[in-house]
Parts: sequence; C-alpha cells; structure tokens
Amino acid sequence: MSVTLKEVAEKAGVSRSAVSRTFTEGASVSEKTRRKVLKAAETLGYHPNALASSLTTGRTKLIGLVSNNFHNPIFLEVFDLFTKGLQDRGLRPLLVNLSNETDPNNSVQMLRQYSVDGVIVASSTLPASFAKAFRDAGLPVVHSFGRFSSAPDVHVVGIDNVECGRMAARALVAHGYRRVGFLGGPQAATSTQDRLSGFLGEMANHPGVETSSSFAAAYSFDAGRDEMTRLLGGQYAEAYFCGDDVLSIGALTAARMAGLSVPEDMGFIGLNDMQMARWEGIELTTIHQPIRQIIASSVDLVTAMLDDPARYPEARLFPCHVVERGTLRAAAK
Amino acid sequence: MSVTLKEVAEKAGVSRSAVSRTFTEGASVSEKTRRKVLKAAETLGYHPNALASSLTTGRTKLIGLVSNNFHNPIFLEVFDLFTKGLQDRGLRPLLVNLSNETDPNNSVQMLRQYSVDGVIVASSTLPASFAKAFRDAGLPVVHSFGRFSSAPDVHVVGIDNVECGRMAARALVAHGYRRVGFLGGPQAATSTQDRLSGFLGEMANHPGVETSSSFAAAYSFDAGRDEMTRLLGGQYAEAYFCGDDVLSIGALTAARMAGLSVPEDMGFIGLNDMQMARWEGIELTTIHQPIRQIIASSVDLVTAMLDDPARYPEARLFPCHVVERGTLRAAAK
DNA sequence: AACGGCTTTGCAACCGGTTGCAAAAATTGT
DNA sequence: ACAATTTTTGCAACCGGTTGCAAAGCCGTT
Repeated sequence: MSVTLKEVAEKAGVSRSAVSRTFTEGASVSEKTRRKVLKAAETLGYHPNALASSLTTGRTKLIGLVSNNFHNPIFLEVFDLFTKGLQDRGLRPLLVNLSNETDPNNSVQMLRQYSVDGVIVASSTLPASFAKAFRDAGLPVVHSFGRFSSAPDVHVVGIDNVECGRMAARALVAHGYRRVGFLGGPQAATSTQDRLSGFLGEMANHPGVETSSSFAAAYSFDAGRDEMTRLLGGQYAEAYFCGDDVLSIGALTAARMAGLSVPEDMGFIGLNDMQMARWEGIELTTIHQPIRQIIASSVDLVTAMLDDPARYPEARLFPCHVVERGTLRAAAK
Repeated sequence: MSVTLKEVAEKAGVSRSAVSRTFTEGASVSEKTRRKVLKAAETLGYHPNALASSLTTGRTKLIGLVSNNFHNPIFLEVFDLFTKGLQDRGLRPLLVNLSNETDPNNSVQMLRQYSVDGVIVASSTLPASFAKAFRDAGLPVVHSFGRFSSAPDVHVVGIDNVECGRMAARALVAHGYRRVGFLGGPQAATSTQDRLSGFLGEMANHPGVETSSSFAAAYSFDAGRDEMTRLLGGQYAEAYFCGDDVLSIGALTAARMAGLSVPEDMGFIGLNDMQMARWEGIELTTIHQPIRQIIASSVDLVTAMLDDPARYPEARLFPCHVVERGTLRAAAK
C-alpha cells in the first residue's frame, strides 16, 4: 500500500539506516546522502510510519483527550483549543468520550493499548479517580479543570473554585442584594462543592444577608431552568450565583418566563464567560474563567511530562474575575 | 514498561505464537493452552499492543475525525455522537482540527503517518477537495454533512440541501409572508449555494412574493447578527430563511434589539434543530436535520469500507422536516 | 499396532521502522 | 604524505506483535 523505508533506500542506493537517519532529528547523515534520500523519498511519496517508529522509540505522539462533557457548549471551545494546542506541538489527540463510562480501567486499558504518550482529562465533573487511574498505569496525566489540592496526586490545571465562590458572594453583596442563593451544578461534582464552600464562607461575613442553596442536576440549560422553576414555586432569593453560564441561562430564562425581570426582580451571576454569555439578549454577568490559559498550560504541562514522567505533581491555578454585564442590578452605592 | 507477549509466553510456558493466537479472534488454540495463557496474562496484567499488531495486520482501528467546525454548538452534538458511535464499534477517533488549515495534503500526510483505517470528514463548509484528497491517498473516506451528488466521488452522508431550501420557501409562503429573504451562511459553502438554489427555485413558483438574498460571513451568532443589522439599515424582508440555527438566533436577536417583534414584525426559520432551538425564549422554527441518523449511517459506512475499501461511492440522504415553534407567525389560512 | 485425517504447536520470517557498534570514509594536524 | 581524529555508513539486532508452514500430537478406524 504505502511506500516503505526499504523502497526509498533501494531507490536512493543507500542503506535503510541512512534513510531512517535522514528522517530523524539530529542523526548523523552527510549532506550528500541526505539529498539523495530526500529526492528518492520525494519522487516515491514516502512518509515515515509514525506507528512503526513508535515501537522502537516508545513515543507515539498520541495524547488521550478524555472528557465526559459533550453537552456543555463551553466544551466545544475547550476541544477547539486543545486540538489546536496539541497539533501545534506535533501531538495528536485521541478523543475518548466517557459520557457513559463509570469504570476508569476500561479507558486506561484502551489508552495503553494505543500507547498514548500522555493523557489530558478535561472535566470538572469526573471524579479524581479517573486521573489517578491513568497515573497508576504509568501514564503522564494532567487533569484540566480539576479540583485544586495543595498536595495533588496528579497535575491539576484550573481555577480556585473556592475563591470563585467567594468572589460571586462578594459581587452579590456589593450589588446590594439582601437575599442571595447558590444554584449549583450537580452536587457530586467537586467544582460545585468548592464553589459552595467559598460562597458560604464569604456569606458568613455578611450575617445580615439571607443565604440559601440548591443544586441543579447538571451543568445544562434544562437543569438550570428546572431547578429555577422549582425554586419559584416557594421562597426564592433576589439573586443567584449559578454553577455555570449555561445553567445560568436556563435559570434566567425560567425567571423571565415566570414574569420576573432581570436584573430588577432577580439577579444572576454565572461562571465561565462562554461565548454565549456575550450574546445580546443574554449579556450575562459572570465570572471569567481563563480557559485559553488553562488549556495552554495543560498542553505545556503534558509535553513537559513527556520528557520527565516523574515530574512532581503540581496544581496550577489561574485567576478569575467578574465580568459585569447586564444580569446584576446597578451596584448599591 | 508494559508487559509484552514474550513475558506472557515464558510465564505460561508456551510459544509466543500461542499467546498471540489466544488473543486473536478465530485462531486455533486448544482450550488447555488458552487457559494457561489467559491466567498468565491476567497475573501479569498483559494487554496486547494495538499499534504493534497493526504493523502486521494493517489495521489500527483508528479513524481520522476531521472537521473545521469548532465554533458551532451543533458540532458538540456531532462530536458526541461520532465518538460514541465509533467507540461502540471498537474504533478510536483521532481528532483533526482543520480550522486554520487550507492544504488538504498536510492532513492527508498526518493521517497516513498514523495509518488510520478510515477518515470521516464532518463538515458542511469544507470543500470537497479535502475528502477527495483522502480518497486519492487510498484512505476509505466518508464525507458527513457533505454536498449531495448523484455521482459522488466519495461517500457522502447528509441531507438534500436543495430540498431544504424549497421546504423553507414553502413554509414562508404558507405562513403568508409576501417579502421573504434568504440569509445564508458563507457564500463559498456548498450547503449555502444548494439551499439558495432550492429556495429561489421554489420561490419562482410564487411570483407574487418578493424574494431577496444575502449572506453572513459564517455559521455563527455574530455573523447572523451583523448581517441582519446591515439588512435593517435598508430594505428588508418580512421573514428570513437563515443558514443555520445559531445564525438564525443571531439574526433574530438583532431584529429584536432593533425593536422588531418576532414573529409579528419579522419571521425566522432556521436549519439544524439544535438543542438550543428548543430553549424557552428562543423557540426557533427550524428545519430538523436528523444528525443522529446521519452520524450512525456515516459510522456504518466507514466500517463497511474497512472490509471493502473499493466500495462504490454512494450518497445517502436523510429527509428533513420543518419543526414549527415560535418564530413564524400563525399560518395564513 | 499401524494408518489417515484433523487440530495444535513452535519455528522463523516478517511488518516498518530505530539504533549500538564497528568498519569505512572524510577531515584535520603536522 | 602519514597518522590521529572525527564523521558517516551499513550490518544486524531489536521493538511487539502476526502468520505460513511443517512437524508434532491427537483422534478414531481397521
């Protein structure tokens, strides 16, 4: 089918080693034979088989890109940035969709069978056990959007969710809301738990402000809408910090559908600052999560681990900030 | 690093062939040795190296999943379905982001280097030359969401865009609009051209209805909003058939921002029927594109080609239908 | 016990590359 | 011009598997 090393060697009248060496960075070949080889390769249309060479070099340049989040639009941005970032470094993303998977071992086996050089777990909802399973299998792994720990088991790149919770709380208080609520994502997600704890921690400094909390079933429009609809049936707050932007939009829509006006009757602050948050008609006030930096840093880290697999696990956190748009009323002076 | 065939063979006290055979479907091994081998493999934690075996079998079970669309939320659904569909058949998607790529040859080379068994090109905006380049390189290829042709060069799975154009035109006419517009996606995209030709073709049957057309720069919110804003500065139609849903939402938002009410002052019909079209507050009337079927069929087709690479190229079209929601006014009786 | 047919097994070559090593060639110094 | 040194080259073994082939083992017959 495709042209092999041997054919090029014969055509160029050199040994197979010579051909191999002209195609490997930093190997010793004279200018003369290199030219002969390149010409032969050119006319034959030869390109080295990356998989065959991986057998001896132990490097496939394949990176497992593992996620369970194929529903939140923010992840399209995430996949875009990851694939570009990896491609720019000559690495290839092998995509693994873990939506229905509960056992880390299956994916570990799968990725080992394909000898991936490293794994990026991109998810804020996947339990840490997944990333750990990869590490235990001896695979370099980076958990992007994972939970911060001061002594992480694996490399984690993301944001300080506790601080984000505080930040949201401060924003709501600063805008003069006196009854505020936390409308989190799935309660089992560590991101939800951390944001809640930061939120409540900060609110403890404001005893005059009434605080409540509840959880949506997922980081999704429907879940946000449903939970807000439920809240509207009882006592509800003046402003909510929602688990993420798409959830916020669901909740906000439910509020509007119920005849409340935003931000006068009910305020919202989201998290992520996805493209859609900027759309006219939405203009969501939200906490900006620097996903470009998180992803660039994740890719850096995974490439660094290729050279030093034993690299000591670190947590890299990137600062977030509030982007004021139109879903919180003018600040109390 | 990882356990090899040889180690298992030694542990089990059999030849390497025996081990290989117990792990290959339909090879001749006695029950006795198979058990010995499996036990040894179990205790050693052996799993065959898929890449090494691909060298001799010529099968990697890797499928190149090529797209240039990492901005339209519908593609998150697309990636979700593709990855699941491929995984369910034991195939692995190698994701290629062609956003900034103009030369098909680079991606062809890349995918050949990784010996992918086949390629799925998932895009309605990528020129047919990409799919053809893969075919010319001897790779089984399916172009999903590609342009229909009665004598296709490569397998195409998608919808009849011309018919969709007609369908939209009929819907607008049936709803009593007398000045209608086509607000397409990028003019260079075949999907745009085909929808336009269907739209105009059908409108030719309704000479009493004034018809206009224009194009947005991309299938995106911003492009739809910008083009509608431009249109609002001059003479504009009563209802628009937009290139796709996200573009529709942009256009619709611009109309609302300008003080028009939808659907009374201006009607919209989109295409795709993405999740978001269902959101309360949007409730876009749109043409449903059966992406589940398209993707399932694409995966079927690519697997079929693995066994029969010379399979005669076919075009598979799936019927679309209008989903009435809230962006066209009540039909004229 | 010898025979024929069928299944199982191991040998060895191969897939498409890489690489340590020693020999060959080129370069340098004097 | 010659020896010492450096660079380039090919051989052959290896990476982790698969597979054609012939020998070995098994079975039931006669």
